[in-house]
Amino acid sequence: MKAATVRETFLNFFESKGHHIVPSAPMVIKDDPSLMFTNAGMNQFKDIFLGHAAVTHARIADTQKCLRVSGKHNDLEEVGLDTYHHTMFEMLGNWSFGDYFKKEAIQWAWELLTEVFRIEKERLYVSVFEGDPSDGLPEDREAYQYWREIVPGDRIIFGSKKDNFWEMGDTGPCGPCSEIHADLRADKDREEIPGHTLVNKGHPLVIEIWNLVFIEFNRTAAGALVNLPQKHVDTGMGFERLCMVMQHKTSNYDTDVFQPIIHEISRITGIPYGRSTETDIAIRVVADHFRAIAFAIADGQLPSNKDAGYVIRRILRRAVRYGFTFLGQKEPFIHLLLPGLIAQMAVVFPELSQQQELITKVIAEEENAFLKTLSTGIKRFEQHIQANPSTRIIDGKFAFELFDTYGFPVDLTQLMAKELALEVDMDGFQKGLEGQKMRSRQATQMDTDDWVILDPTATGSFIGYDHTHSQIRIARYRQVKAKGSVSYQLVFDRTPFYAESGGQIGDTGFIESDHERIPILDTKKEGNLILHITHQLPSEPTALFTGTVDLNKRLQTARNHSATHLLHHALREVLGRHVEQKGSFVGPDHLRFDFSHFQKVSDTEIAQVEAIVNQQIRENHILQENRMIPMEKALGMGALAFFGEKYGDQVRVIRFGDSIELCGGTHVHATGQIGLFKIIAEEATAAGVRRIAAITGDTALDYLNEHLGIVRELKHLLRNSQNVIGAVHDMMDANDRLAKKLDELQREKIKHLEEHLILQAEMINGITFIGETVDLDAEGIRDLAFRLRNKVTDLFLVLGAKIENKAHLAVMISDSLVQARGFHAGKLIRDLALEIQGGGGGQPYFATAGGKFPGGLPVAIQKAKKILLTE
RNA sequence: GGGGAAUUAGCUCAGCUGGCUAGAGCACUAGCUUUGCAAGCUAGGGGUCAUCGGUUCGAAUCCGAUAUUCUCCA
Repeated sequence: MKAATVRETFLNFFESKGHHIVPSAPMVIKDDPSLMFTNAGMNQFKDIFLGHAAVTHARIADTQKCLRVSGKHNDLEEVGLDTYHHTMFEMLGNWSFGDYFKKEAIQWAWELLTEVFRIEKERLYVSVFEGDPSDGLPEDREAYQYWREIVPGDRIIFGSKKDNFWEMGDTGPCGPCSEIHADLRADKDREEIPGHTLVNKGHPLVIEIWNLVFIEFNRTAAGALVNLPQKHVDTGMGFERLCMVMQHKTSNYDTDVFQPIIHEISRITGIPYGRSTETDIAIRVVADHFRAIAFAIADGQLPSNKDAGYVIRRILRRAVRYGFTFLGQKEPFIHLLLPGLIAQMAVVFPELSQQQELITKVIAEEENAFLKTLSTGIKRFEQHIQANPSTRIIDGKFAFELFDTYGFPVDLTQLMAKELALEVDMDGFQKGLEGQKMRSRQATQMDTDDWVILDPTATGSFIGYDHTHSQIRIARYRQVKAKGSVSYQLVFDRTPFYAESGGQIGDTGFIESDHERIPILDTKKEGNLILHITHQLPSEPTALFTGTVDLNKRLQTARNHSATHLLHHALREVLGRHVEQKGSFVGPDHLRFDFSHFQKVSDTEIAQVEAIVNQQIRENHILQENRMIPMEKALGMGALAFFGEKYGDQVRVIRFGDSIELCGGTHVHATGQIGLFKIIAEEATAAGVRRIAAITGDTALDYLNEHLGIVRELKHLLRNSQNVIGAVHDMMDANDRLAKKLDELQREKIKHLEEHLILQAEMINGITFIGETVDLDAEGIRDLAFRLRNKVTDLFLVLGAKIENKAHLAVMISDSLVQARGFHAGKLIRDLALEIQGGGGGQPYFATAGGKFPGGLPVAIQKAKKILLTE
């Protein structure tokens, strides 16, 4: 059965059981600080489990793109070594929200696997939670009973809390789970060792394929389990594993999900899959990681040096590293795989072909960048070896520095060391890494207390589109400790404060009761909750408050947000339809807009865009707002939608003239309120991505006035010249000429001094001594000294000068004297400098010194002479 | 969010513990040489040593702040 059919069959089956089929949410998550990527099918329903969102359908099924790069389930460094772990995978799942529970979940799972997919029953094992005394939980008899009706008892295994009790995090919804495992070994092996002994033992062919989670508890911060009012089912089945079972393969990488990519890798590198363990691992790593990166970029997540972007970068780099070391690829090659993936997947995931050019450019650029860091790392390594030729063991601190500062993977350091028959002190390396981790953990440690819930029914809805001032009550609050400072998060029954989202920063302001006024420092979103951040907890949280938004800041931000929409639209008009939003920041002072485009936006294009936006402002388009219209209808209107926005079925549409976008932000009532729009910067942020920064309203006006002021001032300084630029050029030319002239004169002067000083020279003990104070600057003295050095043999020169009321001294001694008589100008001058109340130093044949007392210059010169006389 | 590092000519980079007139290679200009190939020789132009402040008689070099970039950890 083809992979595409497997997916379709799953969804059809649950649709026939009354499930609503929803599309995969984006793999990249926004608006949830606790998670960067979708790592399980349940992520997009998290708010329902937590009780923060209403249930729209009691039964749902889908296939979800997931990315797992860390945590107990998967470690990036493990992927590729075996044949069944992945960074990116699809998770098939069905859900019940307060509807059916263990009975149906178990029966349907069994029905689908054995009757629809026709997997041999003898190959399947199931596990049930054995209970846990520390949590006071008995074994899951209920699940056992339902399984017992369809599966013989010897195929049911009791599992520990580790394997059979699922928790969302340290706190939150949780419950026992039942897993279904498949034994894919050959008949002979299965006879020899019974499958049930291998379940959850890490055997590559006895694997978990489906996990049925029965959510019935909530874990509090104190660690206690509380019964949930409504029980839920959350299941997840690894799509790639299921395909492996259905296609009778023993490795996920042998299914038609991966084989086309693997063929492509073999074709490009000339290394067939199956040649050696080492190259096979490398090919699997490249195949898996490439898929993850391509989808992540298609979902809008570009590689960067922080957060989610950094994770993507690390995945890509691991692929490059394996290609580099084991497949001999010294040039970028991963981006060449994209056409193959598109041919295979674009029917199901059209976002890949839509963004082909961008994905290719970004991957190629990243590959190049990393190959460059590799080569600087190699250079540093070689330098280190040269500097420490006798070392047998490479310093762990150095290996860590290479890794930490220069991004050079330690396994490559080990490899290169091995080639020189050296070892790397890995203990030292680990010590460095541990220290690094400690520092980071301490910096981000956050203690979050349990919510204190005052009003469990409050929805916390946002009323800020219509109100910036409102009566509110605190519905819940909690304390958060981070980096030694304590802050509080407040949730209101309803709120006029806009929470940071879609690039627009959160509102600030204050809440006020009869007794007190408390500032709101920021407003953020956590899932559906709107958190108001403050450093001060109200003394009487149950009081009635009025919440007031900082209106000026809100309006300035709204100007910038509406201007962003106009900018986006104008860019598409001027540059083309390929322009898509890749990121956005909207604050009160300025706005920033990142978009896909493949060359610099020229000055004329910038001017055009600016003109269009300002025209739209003058046309004063009235805001047309649709708060609740179905997504399909919005897209039908031609609204622009972007990656990562977690839209419900109902969306908000913002329209100004021809600009139509899905958007949750706050806007001006009519474009005229923006006043003025000015682009202040255009730059590249990554391959294929440009960034425009702009300002509006008063800020734009101030900016223009400031610049006009500068021009006015310049004009004034240039005696009201008609042609300011010409005048400046003239001045610069004149300045150049003068500087040259001065230079000539100085040289002339030095030449005269040179001749004069040669005449003044005295022979003392076979040494040509010249000692004189001159009227030159430091550079002139140096110049003069070096000229004399070339003219006079056996020279011992002491020059003094008074420069800006300070004393300056220089000593020049011919090489011959330095060698024959052991003079050292640097040491000598220190002694001489005492006379001018200063210090100095330099090389054996040339040294300079400075001091505060110019009157001492003649004394210093005499002192030098005396040294020669006594020599 | 935290740590480490980098920023010197158009490009790639040297410049060790503060003082050897801020350098090399490539690129550029001119001349010579040479009818071939990423040619050779000579001369020359090009630098606020990222920015601002501090220490010092003296800072590309030491210290602090800022900006940008790289990198690791979370």
